Amino acid sequence: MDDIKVILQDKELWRMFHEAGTEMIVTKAGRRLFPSYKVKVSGLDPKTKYILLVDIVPADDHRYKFSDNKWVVAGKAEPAIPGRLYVHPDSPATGDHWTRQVVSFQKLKLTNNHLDPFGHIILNSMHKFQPRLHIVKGDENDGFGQQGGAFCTHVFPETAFISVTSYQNHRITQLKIENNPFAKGFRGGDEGELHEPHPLGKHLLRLASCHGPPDPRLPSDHCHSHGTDSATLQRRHLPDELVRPRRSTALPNHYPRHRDYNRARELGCKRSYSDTSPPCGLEGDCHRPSPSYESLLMSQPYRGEALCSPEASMSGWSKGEAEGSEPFSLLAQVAYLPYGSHLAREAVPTAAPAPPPHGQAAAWGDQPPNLPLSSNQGTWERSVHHPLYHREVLSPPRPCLDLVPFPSQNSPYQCHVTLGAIVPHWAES
DNA sequence: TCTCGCACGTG
DNA sequence: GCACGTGCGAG
Repeated sequence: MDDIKVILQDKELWRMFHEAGTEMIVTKAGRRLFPSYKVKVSGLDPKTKYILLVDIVPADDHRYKFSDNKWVVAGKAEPAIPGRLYVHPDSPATGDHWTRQVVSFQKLKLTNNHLDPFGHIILNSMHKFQPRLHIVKGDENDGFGQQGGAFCTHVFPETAFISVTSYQNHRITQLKIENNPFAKGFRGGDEGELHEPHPLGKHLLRLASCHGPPDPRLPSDHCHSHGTDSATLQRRHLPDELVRPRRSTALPNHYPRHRDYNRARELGCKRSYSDTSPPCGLEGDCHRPSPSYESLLMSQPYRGEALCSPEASMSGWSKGEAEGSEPFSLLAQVAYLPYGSHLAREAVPTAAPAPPPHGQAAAWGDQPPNLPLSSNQGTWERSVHHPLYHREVLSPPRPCLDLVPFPSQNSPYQCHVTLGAIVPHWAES
């Protein structure tokens, strides 16, 4: 696992959002991340099979509010919700498969519905979170049990975000509209066209010049602003601050819809909850609900399906094997390893720190000094081998309230951990 | 703060 | 043609 390298795609875009303070909408029906979480992976063994999955863990134990155009702590975090994993739909697949193209988690969705039946990742609004990528390696038999099961975790601090039900910072709204193709309808006209100011135009212009540092009391989340031409970013943003007025609502909807069409769609009711047919396959859209923590532990129906893609069943990843506890206990561990909890105590940096950046990039939850700026190439390793089936694996996850927040100065961007290294922490808690 | 229906985009 | 991803704004 030591040779595995992961590069975040659209890093510049992520950085732009990060500098403004990334917000992600959470809805009852589930909302995608934007920017999407996409990575380029290298260093995998071409023939070995891997599972790639993402989880999103609390970044700290605060609740936030947006006040005076900045995020400030507004109290203690709500009790953490049982975490869910988003297993990449291609999983399991060979190293060759994963490294051949960019791996996209764009179908991952966030919800604030604690009873979400769709397998989306459940988050509390107005809390700060950190997505993490986990790469789980199969053994020589493509199993993910005691013999195999090594995994590594990759964290890109610039992907941290605060969950919201509606955008708080207008700068974020603008960045979303400017960059998300699905929001094109809210963009201004052609380049050079004289735009009417947006009703919020003045406000936006004002914000554009003051979306500076947030409350310095915010915990660091290690923004790494490594040598980006921030002047270029500024030039890109400012002309776009003027946009057209909101599109007219007087225009008839060009597609007649049932009154409740959008409502049903927004709630994701295309498939009824009672529909137990596999979500993967027939629709061609292989979104697979992530197994909930409960299902992982309690052998609920997700078992055997979540990890068992058509490819799996045809290639020796038999369902029986998947139904064994190996992958699930493993994934349960991965899912509930709070960001920084094991890193802070066990990770050993092996990459030379680079000097910190200065200037505006030090805005929202910035990287503290002494962190490597070239990001995910830095590797911290810990090779502590423990039996996979440690009793603590089946213990309930500890509440995330007591997790270690963003790791402090010596924390890694990327951590390679072998299975079991995290188990003692469960025992400790 | 959050939900809902909507217009208007993409794929 | 149509499913579905967006932000908006009323409530």
